[in-house]
Amino acid sequence: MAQQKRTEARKEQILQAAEKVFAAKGFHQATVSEVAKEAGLSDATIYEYFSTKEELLFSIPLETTRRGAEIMEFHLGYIRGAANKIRSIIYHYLWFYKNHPDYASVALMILKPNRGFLQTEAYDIYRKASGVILDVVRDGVQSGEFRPDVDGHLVRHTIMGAIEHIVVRELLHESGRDILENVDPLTDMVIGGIKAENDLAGWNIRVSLEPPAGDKNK
Amino acid sequence: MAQQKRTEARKEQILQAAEKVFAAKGFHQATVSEVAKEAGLSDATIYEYFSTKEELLFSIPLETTRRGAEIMEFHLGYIRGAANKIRSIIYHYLWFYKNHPDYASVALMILKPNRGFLQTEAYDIYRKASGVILDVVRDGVQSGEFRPDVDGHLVRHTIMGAIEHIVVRELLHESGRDILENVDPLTDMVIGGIKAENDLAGWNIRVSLEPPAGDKNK
Amino acid sequence: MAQQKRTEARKEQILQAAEKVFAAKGFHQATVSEVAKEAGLSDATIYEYFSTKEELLFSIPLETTRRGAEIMEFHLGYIRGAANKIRSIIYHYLWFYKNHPDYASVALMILKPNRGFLQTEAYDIYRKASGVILDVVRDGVQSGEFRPDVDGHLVRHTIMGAIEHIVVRELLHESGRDILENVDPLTDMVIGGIKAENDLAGWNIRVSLEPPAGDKNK
Amino acid sequence: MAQQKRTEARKEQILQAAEKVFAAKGFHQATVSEVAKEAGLSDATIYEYFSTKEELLFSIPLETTRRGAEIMEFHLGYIRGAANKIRSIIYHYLWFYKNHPDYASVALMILKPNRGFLQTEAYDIYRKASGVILDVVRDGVQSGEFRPDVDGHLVRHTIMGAIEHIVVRELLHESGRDILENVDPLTDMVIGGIKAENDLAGWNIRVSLEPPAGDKNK
DNA sequence: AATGAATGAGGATTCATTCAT
DNA sequence: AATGAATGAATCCTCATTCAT
Repeated sequence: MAQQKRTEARKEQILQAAEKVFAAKGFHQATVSEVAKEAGLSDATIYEYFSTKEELLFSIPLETTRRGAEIMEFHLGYIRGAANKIRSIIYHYLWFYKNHPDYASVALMILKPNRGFLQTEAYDIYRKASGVILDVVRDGVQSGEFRPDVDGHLVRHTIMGAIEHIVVRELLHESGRDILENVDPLTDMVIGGIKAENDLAGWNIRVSLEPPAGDKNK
Repeated sequence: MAQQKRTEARKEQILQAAEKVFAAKGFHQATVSEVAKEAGLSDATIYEYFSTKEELLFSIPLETTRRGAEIMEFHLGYIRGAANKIRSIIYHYLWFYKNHPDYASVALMILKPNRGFLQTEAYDIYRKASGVILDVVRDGVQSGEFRPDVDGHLVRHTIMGAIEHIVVRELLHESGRDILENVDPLTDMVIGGIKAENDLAGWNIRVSLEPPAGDKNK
Repeated sequence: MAQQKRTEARKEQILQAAEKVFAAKGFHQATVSEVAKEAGLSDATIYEYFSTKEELLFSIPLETTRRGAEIMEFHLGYIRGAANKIRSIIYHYLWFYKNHPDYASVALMILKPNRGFLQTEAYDIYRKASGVILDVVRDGVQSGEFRPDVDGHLVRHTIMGAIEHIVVRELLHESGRDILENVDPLTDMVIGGIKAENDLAGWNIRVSLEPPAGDKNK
Repeated sequence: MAQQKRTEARKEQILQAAEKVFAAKGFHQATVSEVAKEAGLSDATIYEYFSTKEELLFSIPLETTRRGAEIMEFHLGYIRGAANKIRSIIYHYLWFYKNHPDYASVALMILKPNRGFLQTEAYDIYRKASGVILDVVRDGVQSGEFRPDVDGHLVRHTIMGAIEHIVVRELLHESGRDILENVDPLTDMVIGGIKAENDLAGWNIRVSLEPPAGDKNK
């Protein structure tokens, strides 16, 4: 029991070190020795807890991803309306990546392009988490908040793609801009692209237009 | 002159091989020997044309990216209207990645997460090409087609992010779906998110509504 | 005293495990961990009883060899005649190796080709045991049973060499044959090779031969 | 063609070095670096010619064994009579091992106890070479030179066992004795153990004995 | 222009062994 | 007496790269 805890703590310690080192140098450029040094342990000790450098890599996102997913779900429970939930999701990811830059580096720049990652439990969690978007879109469509022909998968691609693009760009360029500034514009754009035009579908509409009095560009 | 041509041809031959091999195995997993074998040359010959493995990698996208950018620009010249241009850009990228899967693999899964790539000429071309989106958005805003507060950079992030997300997913999962099916939905979503609510700003609008003949649930 | 016994028992337990593991995998291929697991103990405990892996190895044959030598000597006491004793020795070794295959593996395939083994107490016992052959040959020569020019060391080489060759072959090939079948043929061959042709040495011999009545080829 | 030769020469060079180093330190104690140094090459070059340390080991005896077998067969062609051939075989092995002590070390102390060696081409050659004993015994039995019940396999075990025992002992103890001194005694013992008691079966024999004049031992 | 041959540099991994508890 | 945890030391092997021909 105490053993259990100790082992977990040590694993966590190693994972932290690995996350940091991998984020800074990339997976292949980083050496197990560097991770060990960062963790204040010997090389061999790393192998007591992870049988392989790759296993170490794949273990990094597990806990963090799980925790992130929990947080998001927790917050979503408080929020009404599909559009609001979309905003919350966007906010969550940008906020989370912003506050876990090493995790972001590892996840987006090392793991995502790694085929082996697909067979990973962490990938499952990631999928499930971003799958929330599918649910929200479905609900939004059902409630009439969104257009009936909206494709949830495409929405997911768009949101996650935009977020990840933004985050990766920031990681690489370190512009110093606050990526959270993108939350509202991105939300607006996405919602604008999928919301039902009005509630009047099916009504006949007659519109009469009259020219404005003078110049009235805004 | 003939020398020149010969050299270029050989370089091209090597780059094709490298693109194929790197796409299949990843950069670090692939060896120079494998590239040489694929090209039907000896290892040493590779180094006659490229001074390091990394230079070889960074040289892969150059020509292809340039060509792709040219094609896109060429087509855009024929197209009127910011929204239409957006669609054309989306179409172009998806079509291009679809038809150059090895290039897509290398570009999206190897080069993009590689810090060194940023200092590359190919990256410049890529930036310039996707920069067209900025111009189109600016024009669209000016013409009133898009909302005045639209952020071109965000639009670029969103479009490129969505496209790359879609392409990467297909590369990794090989679902067999035609990624071009996403062109219109994505276009609609993006345009929906940024277009001016109407072109009638400043006009007075009077609307009369009548219930439809039959069913009128929303 | 009880302590003493307990310690001895534990040592024996470890040695049994080591013999089994080393026999199965070879000395270098086997790890201390495997021995520990086989013994149901932890790695560290092994080192409470044996200070190095090699000491563990060299300790394996001690008891068994001693016991084997005792048994042989015991039986030899009951046997009359050098030739009979030779047979008894051959029988003993083949029987002993047959019934202790792990010991045979360790002794013949690991220890014998190991230079360090020569400095070992177990090696002393082994030498002394097989040294009995020297005594028997000497006695046989003295009694006239064997030719006066017989070299005891060569007889020992031959007997032990033949036995070990037979045993190793069986260990490696696992033919399933009963190696004890070799006892009599081997004895006959060896005895045939060293026994005095007759007791008439020194007499002049005149021999007159007459062809047999009928067939006389060969 | 010249390439071929060069490659072969280099392989031979490496094998010589490996034989020497392995003989001196044993297989596991020896490192590839040591072999490389002994060969005057770099570690990596070793791997250009042998893909694995073990392959290197198993390649050592190939040529030498083949050559040894050829020599033996060549000489046997000149020799008449099964007994004489037996002597020739014994002489050959002892002579060969005496003059190739490193080969002897590797063959008898490293390869023989190595299970993997059994799957080796060199082992095949070894088996075939020592298989000559079977043929000779068969011929000797047919010609009446040997007893009809002689078991060729046992003879082989005995001869090879004795030889290897003698050689190993000399390798380990370096007594400085000439192992070739064992040729005749060993031959006599073996032949004495298997030869037909006389060629006179069927003849009538009359023997008259007279006491010797002085000392006339044979 | 092309390459066979050689290698330096490095890196993941293993395992016997130690020691505080 | 027993062991969980930690590690130092070592070694095989890979591969990008060089260079004489």
